[in-house]
Amino acid sequence: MKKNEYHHGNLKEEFLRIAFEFIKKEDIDKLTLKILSDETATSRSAIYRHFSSKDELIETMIKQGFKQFDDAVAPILRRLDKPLVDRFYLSGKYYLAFASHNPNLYRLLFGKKYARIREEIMSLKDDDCHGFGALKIAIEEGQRNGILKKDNSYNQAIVIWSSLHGLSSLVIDGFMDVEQMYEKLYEDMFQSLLAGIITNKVKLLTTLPFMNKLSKL
Amino acid sequence: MKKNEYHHGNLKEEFLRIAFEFIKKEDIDKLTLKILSDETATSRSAIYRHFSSKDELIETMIKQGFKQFDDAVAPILRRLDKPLVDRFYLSGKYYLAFASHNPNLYRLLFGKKYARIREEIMSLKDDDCHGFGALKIAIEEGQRNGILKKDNSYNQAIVIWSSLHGLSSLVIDGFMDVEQMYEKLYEDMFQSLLAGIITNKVKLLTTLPFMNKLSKL
DNA sequence: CTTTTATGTTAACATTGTTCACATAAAATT
DNA sequence: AATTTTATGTGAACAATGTTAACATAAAAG
Repeated sequence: MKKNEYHHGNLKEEFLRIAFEFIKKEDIDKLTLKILSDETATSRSAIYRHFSSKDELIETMIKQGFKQFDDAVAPILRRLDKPLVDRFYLSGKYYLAFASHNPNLYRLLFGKKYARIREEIMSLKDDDCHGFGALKIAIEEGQRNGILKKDNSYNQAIVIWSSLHGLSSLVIDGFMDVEQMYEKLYEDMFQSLLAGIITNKVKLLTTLPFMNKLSKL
Repeated sequence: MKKNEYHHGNLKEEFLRIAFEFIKKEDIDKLTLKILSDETATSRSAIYRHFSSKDELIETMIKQGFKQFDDAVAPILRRLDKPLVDRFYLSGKYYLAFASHNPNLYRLLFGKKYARIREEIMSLKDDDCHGFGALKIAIEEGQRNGILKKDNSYNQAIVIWSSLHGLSSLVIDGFMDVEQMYEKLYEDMFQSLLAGIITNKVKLLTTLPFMNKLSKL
């Protein structure tokens, strides 16, 4: 942080910090290298000492972004002290919250453009240490406990994930009025989804107040 | 089509045709005006006589694209001669087929980038003449007939749409192995979704062979 | 104290979307 | 038929952007 030094000291982290700050407000498409050089008061080519290209900067953001994402949605799924259905419910709620609070980051993580990086990241992790893996494992727990119907857990996870990803995308990509509360939509969705995979046993195992509709089954 | 003419005749349609051809293979991001001028053998600025900007070309594509999309998914929902559940099922199937066969177009239509254009288009149509409107109307039909639980039809439509949009997006944005058959995933999803909104009456009203699981309800 | 390595600068380039002055064909008007 | 107007296409130039290469300087290693 010393002034007037030719070498900045931690330019790389600065670039990343500024870039993450930027996508809080605007889409990653709008981020230019000029913005980064201006905000760090460096030359336009300084960034190339730290990232081989703009894409590599973005790849780094994606890697860090997935960590943030996983930390937001996965831990609750592993909380064996809580009722399974509650954990599903909360995890989905956190998922939606992450997407709607970080729309540009969410789009970066789950969009098509950087699918290659994503696959690279995914292949490094083993199955159970990221969001989808945690979901699948929780589903298998439910099947063992007799709470969920015994079926292909991978497929069930995809079905749930599709709904979350779909609703999140519709919310952040401009298909809902901003005013519209998607909380209610989420609860409806959750009940619909659950209705498709639960057994009757579940009624005894949740503390969620709005789950009353399930008793209609 | 006459050769050596200074005035091309139907350049505008040519530009659009080439652009649609292009996004069969590559993302709209990769389409440059140079490609369009090269393929039409015109100058780089010729396109500005027909579109005020690249964005306006893309806006036109979106308008035409939505027509294609609606024609693919909505008509089946209005086929009053078929069982309602079958229509839901087929409409969703067509939805997925459209997305997976036209991934770049689908992303263009439902992505964030051109949300403004989309809203413009949507506001011009009345509610019942596009995909979502048709879905909502079909849901209301089901509620009147006692096939579907009486609930907020808008919310139910969003829940269904979220699932379709989510699964479609996961498929086309690189979250599934290409080999993986999403047909089975779709059937699982459909059954889960339906389980959340149908009444018991529905069992009598479908001809779909795989709907056997519903009888477990 | 010298050499090497890491980091930053300046200048230049190609690509892209865009604009403007100009050219020419087609259509409208006289 | 001749002239004017409008529609459409061209060529040159611009600014913004990502990128590279040659050069500069500070820090680290020897």
